[in-house]
Amino acid sequence: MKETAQVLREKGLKVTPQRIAVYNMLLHTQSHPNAETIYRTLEVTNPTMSLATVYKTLDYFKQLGLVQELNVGEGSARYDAVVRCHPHTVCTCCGSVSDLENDELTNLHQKLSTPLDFQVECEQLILYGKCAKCQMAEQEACE
Amino acid sequence: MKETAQVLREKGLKVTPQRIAVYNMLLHTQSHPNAETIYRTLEVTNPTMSLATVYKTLDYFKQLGLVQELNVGEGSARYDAVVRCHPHTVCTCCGSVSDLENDELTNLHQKLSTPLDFQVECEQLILYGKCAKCQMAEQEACE
DNA sequence: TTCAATGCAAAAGTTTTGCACCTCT
DNA sequence: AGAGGTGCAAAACTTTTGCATTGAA
Repeated sequence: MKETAQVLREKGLKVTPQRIAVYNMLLHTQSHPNAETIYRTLEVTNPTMSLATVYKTLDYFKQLGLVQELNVGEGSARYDAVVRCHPHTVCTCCGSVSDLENDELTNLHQKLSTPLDFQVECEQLILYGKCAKCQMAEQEACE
Repeated sequence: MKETAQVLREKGLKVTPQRIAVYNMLLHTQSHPNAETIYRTLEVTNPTMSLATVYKTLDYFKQLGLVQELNVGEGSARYDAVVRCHPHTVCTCCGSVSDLENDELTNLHQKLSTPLDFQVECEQLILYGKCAKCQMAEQEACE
């Protein structure tokens, strides 16, 4: 908790219980939740928290590089506290979104034999398909 | 025009002026428009066209593999008549979205030295940065 | 003729905004 | 004390849906 407050302070943000709660949640989850999910989760421990504050907080965090917004084609954006550029997988079967640790699929634009005329700031790779768990299940439920 | 009707028919779709208009527009643009833009563009030549029909049409097309949905983190989805998996660039300066023809950045998951435990159906690479035009301009307008 | 597509309007869902009040510093 | 954050409600946007009417086969 103390550390989170420190991080926020260093970014020039006023430290509030709401901001600490949102950042801590994102640090400790692998689920890449959207704003609604963050709100519902924190509601339990922070009953006065409002959805608008979650949105405003995520917006600040995004601007300051504390979180990364991820858009996999659902109605809403997901958030990731891992801000370093890294690929994601999206299971078209169960809907899970995961970080993918794979050097061959990271920093692709820096490995090109011929440079692009496009100056890359950030690259985002999303692999859509079937996660290991759903491959095992191999059920039609997925289609 | 005749060819477009043919394509729709082959997909089992009833051929209507609205569907022909939407598909033709997507075939002839490089701008990766969203539903609203498609609607506004076609409104001129198809005054009775409704936005709901554009959405419904895009949905059919997506399902049948006639178009690809592209989500670059704006409020709305963009559409591309090039359905083959290929990388895109998004200029953080002027907002333009372009197809990127680069073999090194295409079919990445098929070139891995070690296979993933994730079964890839489709990969989507988006490069965010500055397009050639905006690099030339090199104006603060972009930030 | 028949079934599906269209257009309209209303609804649903996500995100933003304005403002009075509250809270960190 | 003062700047800035929070919560609420309303608004703004994007997308979906229901239904009567229209149009393609």
